[in-house]
Amino acid sequence: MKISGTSLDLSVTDYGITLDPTFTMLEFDGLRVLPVQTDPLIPGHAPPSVAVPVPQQSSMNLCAICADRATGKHYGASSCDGCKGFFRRSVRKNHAYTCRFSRQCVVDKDKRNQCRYCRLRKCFRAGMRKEAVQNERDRISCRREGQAVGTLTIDVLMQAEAFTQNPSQNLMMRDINSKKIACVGDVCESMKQQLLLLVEWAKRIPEFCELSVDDRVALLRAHSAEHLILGVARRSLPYNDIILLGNDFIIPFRGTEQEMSKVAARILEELVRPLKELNITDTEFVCLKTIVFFAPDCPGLQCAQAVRRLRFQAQVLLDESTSEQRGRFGELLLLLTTLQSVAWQMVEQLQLMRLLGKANVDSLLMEMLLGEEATRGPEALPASESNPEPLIFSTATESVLSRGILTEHIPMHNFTSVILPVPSSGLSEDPLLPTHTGPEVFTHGQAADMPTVHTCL
Amino acid sequence: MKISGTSLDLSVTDYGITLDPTFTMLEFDGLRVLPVQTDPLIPGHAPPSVAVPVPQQSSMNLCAICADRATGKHYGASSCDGCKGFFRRSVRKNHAYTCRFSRQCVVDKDKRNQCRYCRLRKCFRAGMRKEAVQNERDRISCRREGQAVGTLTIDVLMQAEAFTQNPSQNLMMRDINSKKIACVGDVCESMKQQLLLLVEWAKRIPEFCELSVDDRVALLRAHSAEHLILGVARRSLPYNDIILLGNDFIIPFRGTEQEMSKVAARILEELVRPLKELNITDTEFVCLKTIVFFAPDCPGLQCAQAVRRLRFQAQVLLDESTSEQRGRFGELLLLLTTLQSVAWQMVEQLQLMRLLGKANVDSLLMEMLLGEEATRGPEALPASESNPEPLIFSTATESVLSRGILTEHIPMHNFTSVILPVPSSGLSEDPLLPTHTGPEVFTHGQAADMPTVHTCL
DNA sequence: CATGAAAGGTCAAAGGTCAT
DNA sequence: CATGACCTTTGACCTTTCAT
Repeated sequence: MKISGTSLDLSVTDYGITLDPTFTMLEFDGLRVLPVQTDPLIPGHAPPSVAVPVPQQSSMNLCAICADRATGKHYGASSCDGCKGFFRRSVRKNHAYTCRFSRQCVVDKDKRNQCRYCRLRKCFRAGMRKEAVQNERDRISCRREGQAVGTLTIDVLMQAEAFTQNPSQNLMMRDINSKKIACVGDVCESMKQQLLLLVEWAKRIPEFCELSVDDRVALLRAHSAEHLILGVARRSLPYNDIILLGNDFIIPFRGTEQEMSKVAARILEELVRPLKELNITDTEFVCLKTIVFFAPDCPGLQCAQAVRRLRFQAQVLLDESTSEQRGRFGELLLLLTTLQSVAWQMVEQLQLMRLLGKANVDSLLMEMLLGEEATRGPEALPASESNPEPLIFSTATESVLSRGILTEHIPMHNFTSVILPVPSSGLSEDPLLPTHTGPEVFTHGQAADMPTVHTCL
Repeated sequence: MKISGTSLDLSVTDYGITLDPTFTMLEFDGLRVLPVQTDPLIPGHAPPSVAVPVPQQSSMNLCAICADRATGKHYGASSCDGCKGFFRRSVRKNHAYTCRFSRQCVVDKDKRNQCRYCRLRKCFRAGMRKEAVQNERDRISCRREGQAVGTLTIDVLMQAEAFTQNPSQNLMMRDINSKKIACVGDVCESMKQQLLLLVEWAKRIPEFCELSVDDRVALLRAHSAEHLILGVARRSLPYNDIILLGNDFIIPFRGTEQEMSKVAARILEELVRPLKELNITDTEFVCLKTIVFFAPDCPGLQCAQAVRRLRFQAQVLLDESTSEQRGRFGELLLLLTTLQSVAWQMVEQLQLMRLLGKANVDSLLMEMLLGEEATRGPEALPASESNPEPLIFSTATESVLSRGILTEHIPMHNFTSVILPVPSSGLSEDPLLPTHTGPEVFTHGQAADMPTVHTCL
């Protein structure tokens, strides 16, 4: 049902439209097709999963640059004809625009022509690649598939977050004065709760569940300390000079045990304060958390490439969520180095307190925070030699974490409990496990009263 | 998808439509021209209607407003450039004209400028629609120079980098096979050289020189290990499974001392490899280096806010340098967490080797990499307690670094020497120094044969 | 051989420029 | 400042290529 009518251009044909004779484009002016960027990682990775049906009408039909109606994929991004033409012209003529403002112009259907710099930039950010613009007349056979960024979505992340959050704290922030100051035991208890929640959070992410058991365990172990710090920092955002734990205890800026106060001060100063200044949104937070979570460098990862892709997706999601404010994305990402540093210090502090007998560190904390040599006495000091990198563990030997990683989702009954219920008995055997020939094999039988990563999964 | 068969309106409307003559200017605003009630847009191709009577040349070639020669259809009416521009300006600026006569002025080529009220009214009557006037667009002329976020520029950073690079390595990468495998001493020697170059690099950045001495020392100390790793990773980019030191020794992937091989493997796997895949540019590299350098969280910083701003600028510069590839900026920034982690491990390794007597760590390395307690015997093991964060030092007590930070630039004579010359004697006293009341005060007199941060500055 | 997604091209009608 | 001759950019519409 097209307008088959060939262009018998009757209408106003000849009203002397003096067609501009100098209309020639300065073809090839400075055209330089980039030196074949060996398309780095981040390839398409067609969704191999089972159910990824709905391609989202909204996102597929809308131009990723200006939100006008899209006419298909062009140069790697779903876009309208206008942005398609604009991108081609810009690349062909090797245009270098400049923004008259502060390079954070809004680019939508109405305003897309107001700043070419910001429009072109958004084209690139939306996934357009200049390599996809072909040379003038000829056509290159390359039918490269544009990268479908991935399957990770903000929605899924936000839901996972909602499922694993303590609603009572969210709804009413009761008077701070009524809360008790945490002792070391309270802190450890809170950490344990939060780690269990982290496991539950991860299980809500389909892409995580598709990984192998070993990889899931490795990811959960790798950066758990950072998740604890990140979570506590976010929870403390509404308050001043106070850290609010997940179990409703608080750590004041000053006035706790000496050991805690150092870390607490850094959390407040180096994390809570910048996050307050940035006024981080929920969306941004879950993206950050996901970026931390899918750490491709953590040792023992079989499928590091898949994890890298997932982090890439999360990173791009964050970028897209923050595009309004110049420099915001970078500031948020740079907080991750601070987060890593603080988490490190916390782990060292915890390690020390355990060795000094000041803290009772149970097996889950041992496994996820201090390394896997849990259930041992504090005989071996993990000095520089034995554990040069506290946050990243050498291999994914099975242990507490290994058990239960295959467990089904446990519905959180009305969110009333902060602690996750211990996985229902049943399937305790995991035939897949002993892939690794870890030097030490432990057997943890006390899953009921001593949750571990494996039992939680 | 396609335009549904629109009601074929025979484009060539009759503008003669005499509209209510009592229109006031303000009424024009809401004016809905009757004649053309068809889809106004749809330019170009004519609907496949039957046979539209060929429009009168006269009406098509003549401006419907002033009867000047028309240049096409504009805003819905065949018109000349003058009336086109007049209409656009009037609508854009929302001009409200008034007729000084009786709103019956003749509007023709000669008199069209005599009454704006009547001219605009005639525009509307001829079928021009104010809706067809679009928003203001971007400027075409590109004479405007984009404003910078701050004072930091890529150029300055690139120059600083060029000044402090070993040109011999850059020009010809001689056969790798001829290079010797580094022993621990070679590594330490290379590190020392590179740290001196780092100081020199920093001094080439005006914004750095404007900081206080204490802050300069703090910055130089804070992340020097990361700079060493970053530098060595970049230098090793052209090779495979080999780390190339600044003094031309190499560290193979396997086959060195056990202590080095761990860190070396991580450098190759977690840094060199991703950097190769990303194919990092020189511009991007200096931005990354600058981001690492201006670390606002490093302790003892007086002017943390200024440093934060500088890092922000560097971060935005990197963003703009990478905007052509989606996700690239984020991937580069995320490498910094890896960098931090590897650097940490290296420091711990170095610390350990020093304690075991395997490495001879001189005072500059002590100060910049291991903390400031240099020139001491290895009596105090910097365990978790004493130095929970190896890369960041607690306070900026004066020491080796403190001396010489005020020294003038030392021209690098033809780049022949890798090592920086020791600052020319002269101004060795620094009256500003003892601001801090550090618990320990050392005096380093051996500036000549034992460079320190202060002596280098 | 037909089909459709995604390249390419066209050009009326927007926009902007800058002596006057 | 406004005008208008002259030039650029935009984007709706259309053709061509190529994998399926």
